[in-house]
Amino acid sequence: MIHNPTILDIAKALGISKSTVSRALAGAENVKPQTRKAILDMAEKMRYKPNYMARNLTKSRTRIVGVVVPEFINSFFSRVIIRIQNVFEQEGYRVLITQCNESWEVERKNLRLLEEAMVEGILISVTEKGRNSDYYRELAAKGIPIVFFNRAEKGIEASQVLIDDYKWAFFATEHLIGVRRRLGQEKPRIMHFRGPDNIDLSGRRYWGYADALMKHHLSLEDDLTVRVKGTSREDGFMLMKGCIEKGNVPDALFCFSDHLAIGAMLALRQNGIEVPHQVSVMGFSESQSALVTMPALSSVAQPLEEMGETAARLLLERIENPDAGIRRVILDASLNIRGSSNPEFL
Amino acid sequence: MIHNPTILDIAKALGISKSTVSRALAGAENVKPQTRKAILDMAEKMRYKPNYMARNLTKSRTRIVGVVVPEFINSFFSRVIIRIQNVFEQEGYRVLITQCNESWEVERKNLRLLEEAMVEGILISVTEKGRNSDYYRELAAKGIPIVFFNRAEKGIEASQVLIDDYKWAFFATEHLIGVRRRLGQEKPRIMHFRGPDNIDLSGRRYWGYADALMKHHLSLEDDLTVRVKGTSREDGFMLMKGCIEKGNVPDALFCFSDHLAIGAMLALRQNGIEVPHQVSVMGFSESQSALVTMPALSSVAQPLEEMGETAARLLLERIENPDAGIRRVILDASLNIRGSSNPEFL
DNA sequence: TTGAAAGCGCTAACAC
DNA sequence: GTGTTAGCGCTTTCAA
Repeated sequence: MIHNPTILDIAKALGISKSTVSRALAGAENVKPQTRKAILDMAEKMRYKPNYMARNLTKSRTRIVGVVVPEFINSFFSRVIIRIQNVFEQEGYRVLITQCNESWEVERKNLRLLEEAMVEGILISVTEKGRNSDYYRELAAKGIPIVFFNRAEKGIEASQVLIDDYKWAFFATEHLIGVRRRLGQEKPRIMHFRGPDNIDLSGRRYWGYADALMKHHLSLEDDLTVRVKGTSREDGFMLMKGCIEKGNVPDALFCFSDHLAIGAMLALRQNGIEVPHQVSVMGFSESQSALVTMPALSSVAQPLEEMGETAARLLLERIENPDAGIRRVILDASLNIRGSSNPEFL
Repeated sequence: MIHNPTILDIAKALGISKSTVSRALAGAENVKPQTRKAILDMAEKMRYKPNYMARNLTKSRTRIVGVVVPEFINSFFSRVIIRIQNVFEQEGYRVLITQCNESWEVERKNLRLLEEAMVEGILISVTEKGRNSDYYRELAAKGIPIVFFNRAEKGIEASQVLIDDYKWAFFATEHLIGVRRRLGQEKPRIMHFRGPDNIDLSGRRYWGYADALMKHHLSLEDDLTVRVKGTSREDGFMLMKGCIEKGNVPDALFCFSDHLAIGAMLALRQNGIEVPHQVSVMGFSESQSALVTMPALSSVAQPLEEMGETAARLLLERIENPDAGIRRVILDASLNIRGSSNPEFL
């Protein structure tokens, strides 16, 4: 590797001291305009690039923040991250992105990586609830500000940016009930594919579903709640296939995720069951594929950009002002009704 | 921020010199086992974490590599990146990920960012051909090894990991011709949605298409090649809609990307034209959505994991041995034939 | 307005 | 085996 020019090189070339060069480059006031100009010109000419390691070492700052997400195959986290990057780059920070492949062990490794890289703050969507609580707490105690987004861990001194999963699951379920009733089914059987137990959201979405049934005087039968292991299309397909084989076909299905819903739709179609005429289907989280399916998938859309923006700003605030308190922001989501739930939208 | 323990803290606590601590921590041989043990224990006890900035400053290495991709909303690059990360983390490197939102200006900014972060190597899939050639060349000249993957820039001293786009476009087109002939159409009209001119691959895929037509004695009519601006689903939809309105409906369609193909399929369906019976459709690049469409989309599948692995290894090799030459690796792809092109696969 | 000098945390000769 | 010392590139007192 060729030697990069340093402030000393500039200083020598100009016959001045490196302190002055440092000051000029840092934009300090107390440098004679001529000297400053000479320095800036020379820096340009030599293609000087500051050495961040050295700069950060003296300042004992890194201007790096870390992001930890469960995965980024799906566009969900990618889109949030894009916004996070935008905000931080604008503010002169670098963003270290890590993903865990849905494994909490890898999440732990990633956190360690970020800690060693001396990030000044961490944005995280937790992979599996409860697993790394101790680590989050340790980092927080060490003074590294943390912001949870999308999936938070309870009892940690950290900010949170979430949507109200309970509420939107409730609305989604109500929508399904409404559609089926308009089709003349007074007591529709609304099924729910409940998310994995190790994800916090699963419970909240389930309770939204359950309470909506209650409100509308529908009984919460056991065989209407199906617990999933994974959240992939294949999982959804297999589960629905199983239900069909058992003769357990509902009038509507509300899924923990879009992928589950898409898989379920495929299974229904493969068995000659028509969506939405026979079964209305809803997902959650608005994947890229929601518009591609036939019929298009109804889903709960989360404000991804806003989530990224908010999380980034919250972290920034805490980094620049350590006295800033933690905050909890609940963002609004929306119901995107399409053909998979409502025949009128076909 | 609380003061992190340094090797000096450990040394003082043990009443020895920091050099010895440094040696023990680095795993050097010439440290008395007892001393070593004491040091390691104390480090553990004090929760010592090495300061990478300082370490790298002295070694004038960073052990960071940078990745630059056009986008990561689609799973394509995300999957490649996952593998890249795996390889580098295993080797003790950190990976700085950046994405350009398909803008070459942002790509330039990202390259600058990586350069300033003093990455030891760069993995890049170029956003727009020709735009940042000068910068790639400058980085290469500076001694920063570069590996292009998926989309390369010509004339740069850098390794490349690609698939043979020409060949696979050729095969895809041949497949379409074969299917239509088996359906009794001796002279099928095979249409191509040609990718944007600012992407290198567009031309190569087009030539594969064109040569396949030639080989099978089909004429290359003007209205069979449609140039696209974007590569999104909407673009595909609008283009096909336009064709249909002009009465220009082909017997088969080969698209530059899966998204274009999916959009085109939607337009066909909306106009009551059946896929694949009336029109066979093929995409390229195997998006996540290919299996969700109805019928499932035939496509050229690229070996994403292998691409990531190979690119990472190539870069690693050049980082650890600056004398290692540049290499050009062509990976194999495959044709995934599904219902959108061949009625037998419905 | 500028320079000299110390120091950020660590590594690596070079001594002993 | 271990300690001493210099230095990586930069910022920041403190003097001048």
